[in-house]
Amino acid sequence: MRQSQLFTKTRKEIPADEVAKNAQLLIRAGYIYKEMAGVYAYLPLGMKVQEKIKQIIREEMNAVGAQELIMTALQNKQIWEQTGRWDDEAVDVWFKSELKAGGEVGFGWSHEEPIGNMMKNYIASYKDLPVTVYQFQTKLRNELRAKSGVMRGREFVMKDAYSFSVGEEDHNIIYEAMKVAYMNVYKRVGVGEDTFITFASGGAFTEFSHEFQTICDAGEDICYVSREKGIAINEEVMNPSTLKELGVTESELVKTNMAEVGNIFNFGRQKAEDVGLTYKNETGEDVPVWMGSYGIGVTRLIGVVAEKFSDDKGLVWPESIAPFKVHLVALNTEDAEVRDWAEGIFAAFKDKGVEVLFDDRDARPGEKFADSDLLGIPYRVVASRKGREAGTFEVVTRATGEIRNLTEEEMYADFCPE
RNA sequence: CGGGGUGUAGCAUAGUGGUAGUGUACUCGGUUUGGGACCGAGCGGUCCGGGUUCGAUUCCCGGCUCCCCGACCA
Repeated sequence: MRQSQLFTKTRKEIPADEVAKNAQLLIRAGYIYKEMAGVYAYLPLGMKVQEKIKQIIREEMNAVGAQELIMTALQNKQIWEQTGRWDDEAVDVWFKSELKAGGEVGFGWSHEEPIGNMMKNYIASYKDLPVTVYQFQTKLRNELRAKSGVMRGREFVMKDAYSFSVGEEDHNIIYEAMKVAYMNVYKRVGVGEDTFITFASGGAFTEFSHEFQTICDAGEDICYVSREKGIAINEEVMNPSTLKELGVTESELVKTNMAEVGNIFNFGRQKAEDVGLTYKNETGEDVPVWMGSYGIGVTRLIGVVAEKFSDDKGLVWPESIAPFKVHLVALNTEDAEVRDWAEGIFAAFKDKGVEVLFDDRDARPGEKFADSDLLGIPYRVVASRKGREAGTFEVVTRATGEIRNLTEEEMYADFCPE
């Protein structure tokens, strides 16, 4: 893509209404636009990052046999009334609206009930199980106080998955597979080193529920981490009996701010019972389905990465989720020969399938470099008059600042491994 | 939802009961061209409603907005 055609612009000034580093950087670099408190639009660059993360999750979900679908944003009041969760006393984040035709609808803050209800149409027998489905959905939650930029919004994108099994044994198979898939996602997104499966409260049918927490100063949760054991304990369940249960001592744990980037739940048969989702077993009895639910906050993950991977000059995207792999920056564009040379490289990158943002603007070097640093694309390739004379490009690794002068062939060998 | 603060141009800010200033961005002209360059010229603004006043961007009341602390976060 040509930067001259990218409609977004960078800005030097930090937005006055953002304190969170993630929002400051993402807005300054033109990845997101704030519509109102806790509600952000994803602009072309931010959209690309979001899609990269979604694709990683999609691949990992597909790998464990989950099937993608998409539920609705508008939800049926009756379904939630059945489980006693339509009431604002029970769920305090509802957005609700009146239908002009009469009656009420809810805006989806979760899809547990609707999806369980829907599955009544498709699950009738033990032969229909197990099945796992997932979706990427915009969740709407009427938070009393949005904060931390994109990390806690009123509207956000979540991947939520739901498993349906005949019983606990089968459920555990998918539950454990999800744990692995989740850790794969965090590794691939670039936060694997700092993400831990975390024991938390809220397990209705087990002693703990499992969260995935990433070490992050801006995180809202306080947890106790053991890097050696690869686990963390949410402070809400941090007590002697938990320590004993997990076989860890307080001395091997470090108190840390963390951001919840995922959580998984075991619903047992309760949820299915509430919504009336049953299957016929081998002897013809109706049995409630054993359900699990699995969530990853996609847009929150973007915020966490922005918080963790940035410096005083701007964002520093991990290669796996960067909007582009290469930022080709043309200098001395007033010189037609240099400009044509850079154009040729741009075309070659595209031919070779390298995702490249081409700064073909007629701007001064300082401005281009500052923008490039702010955007945080992993590799900057500088095409200049000097380089053209020497027959090399300056390749700068954003994360480390390492500078290499490579010939065209060396550069292709580097960026196009096949 | 309780408490505190905030609102001036696209963005960031200053100031004042009497014609609202600066930076940046943008437009035009010129000089520049490896770290947000310089000179000149321009476009563009007081959250909404009410009150006090000859006159309100300023003071008062109400609303809304955004931010922070707390509570909440299945």
